[in-house]
Amino acid sequence: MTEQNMNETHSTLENILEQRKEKIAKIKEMGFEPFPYSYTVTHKSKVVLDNYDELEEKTVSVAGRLMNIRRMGKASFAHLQDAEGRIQLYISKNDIGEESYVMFKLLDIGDIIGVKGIVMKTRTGETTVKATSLTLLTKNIRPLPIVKEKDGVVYDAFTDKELRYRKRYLDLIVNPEVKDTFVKRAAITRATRKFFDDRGYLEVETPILQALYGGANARPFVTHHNSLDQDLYLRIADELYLKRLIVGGFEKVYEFSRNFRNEGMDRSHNPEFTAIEFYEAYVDYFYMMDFVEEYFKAIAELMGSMIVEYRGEKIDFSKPFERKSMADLFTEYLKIDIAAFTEKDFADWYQKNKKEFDPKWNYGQFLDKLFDEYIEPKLIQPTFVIDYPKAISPLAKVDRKGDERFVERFELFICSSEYANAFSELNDPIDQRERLEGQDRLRVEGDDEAQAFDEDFIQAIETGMPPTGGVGIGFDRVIMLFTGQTSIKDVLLFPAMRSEKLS
RNA sequence: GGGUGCGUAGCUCAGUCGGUAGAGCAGCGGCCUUUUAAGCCGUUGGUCGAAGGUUCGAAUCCUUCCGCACUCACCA
Repeated sequence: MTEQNMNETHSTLENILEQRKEKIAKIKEMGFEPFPYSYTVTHKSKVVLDNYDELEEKTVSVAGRLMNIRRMGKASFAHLQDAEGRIQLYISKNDIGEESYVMFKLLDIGDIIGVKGIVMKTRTGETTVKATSLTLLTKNIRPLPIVKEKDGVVYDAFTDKELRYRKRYLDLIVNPEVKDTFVKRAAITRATRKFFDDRGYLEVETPILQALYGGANARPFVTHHNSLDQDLYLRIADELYLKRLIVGGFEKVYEFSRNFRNEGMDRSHNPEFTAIEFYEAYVDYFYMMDFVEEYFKAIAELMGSMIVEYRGEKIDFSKPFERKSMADLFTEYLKIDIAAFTEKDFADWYQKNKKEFDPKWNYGQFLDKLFDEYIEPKLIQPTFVIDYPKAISPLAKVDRKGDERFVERFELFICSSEYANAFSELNDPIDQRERLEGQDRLRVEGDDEAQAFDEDFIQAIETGMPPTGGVGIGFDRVIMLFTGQTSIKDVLLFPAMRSEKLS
């Protein structure tokens, strides 16, 4: 070996990349194609493993990524990983021929190959494909993290969360259980779609780029349309568009809405996330409570158990969900009669309990703060909290029972987190205009999360929206709950991360 | 934004009191036709996250910065 070549045996990443490029050249010289166009796969690994009795001595073609190679001179064992699992390969010089075996010796963990061979069992009883021919399908040049396993114990697991999220493809290759979460996510998405379709709902798509953002209180991402020479916002919610469709005469609509909110990130917030919003004409929030309850029960059933273990709690979906008004909860946990309390009473309560507060808070904000701190942590089993303060619900109808300070709104709490938010939708155009003008005043005064005034939306409501029930469900959180994940990053294939500087 | 912790070879990790960097796997060169964390022999590989500082001497101590995780706050 020349001195030049000696240097190239250094196992820096750069040299490994070079070595593997040289292998590609050698493979080509030998007359093999390192990047062919297709390969005929007859069996997935799982099918071979599950049907050994029928397939024994039969010829199959499998394809996948080499995850492990054990070379023993003139014969070798390897494990091939495809979408559904792994299967062992036995590759011997006698069976595949001198030329192919020399080529095989140039292969690395991470290469993608196709193997045609005979199904057999080894001396130790492992189902194995004994290769009669081997085809390189894609040569790898960048080394994979090496993860080993014995008796279910994983050695050198690829665990660096930053790398796993940034290079999700590596995570998926070497941590197969990660795939399960996303397979389940797809199953829940499919079931959700079926749930709505079966009930006569129409799936719609509304603008993500919006001239005005609304339907929630949040800061938006801003972008610019060049030929219109106009700033546009990425939607924070699709609510105002779905309501326009109800005005237009669709009576049941839903959308999987990717929303964008320019706010903090933590284990339950990602700047882009998925909500399911749905609106149905002629129903109120009581109807929607039943609907949402049925939905969660359907997903629990789909996932195979009405008892879901999450964050150390056993969540029971088999029983009817609790339904408690804000007022009842305040009486129960804080001995506060919110119907009688005024802003001054709340301020006195805070002083008496030596807790910090902002004297500018209004009635709704006092309720909201106290609720978050003292009541939300107690809501473990599925609980509908009903009847919210009007001040924080500008799109909901006033409570029909008569207290002007409250609206017909519910939120569903499970394990201290919010999963759904719903209203008897406000359809009185005069009230709606006043409330959105109020929001706009807050925004002008500096509340950058207050809702912008959308004149066209008001005109739609003026045209006449039937009585309507509407719901938003945090879909990523639903996925988290039913897959046992406690970070939103683990239910998003590519969670938001600060850009890294790549050389 | 605050607090805590982490950042060392491609991966997983050691690194004592401040004394000049280690292991396993992977890689590279050999042996090996039923192995399976294959084995055996040999071997390479480092801007110790970055920049300053203290010191005769820094992976180690100090400062600042960058990134990530956890957490609190904010935020539906």
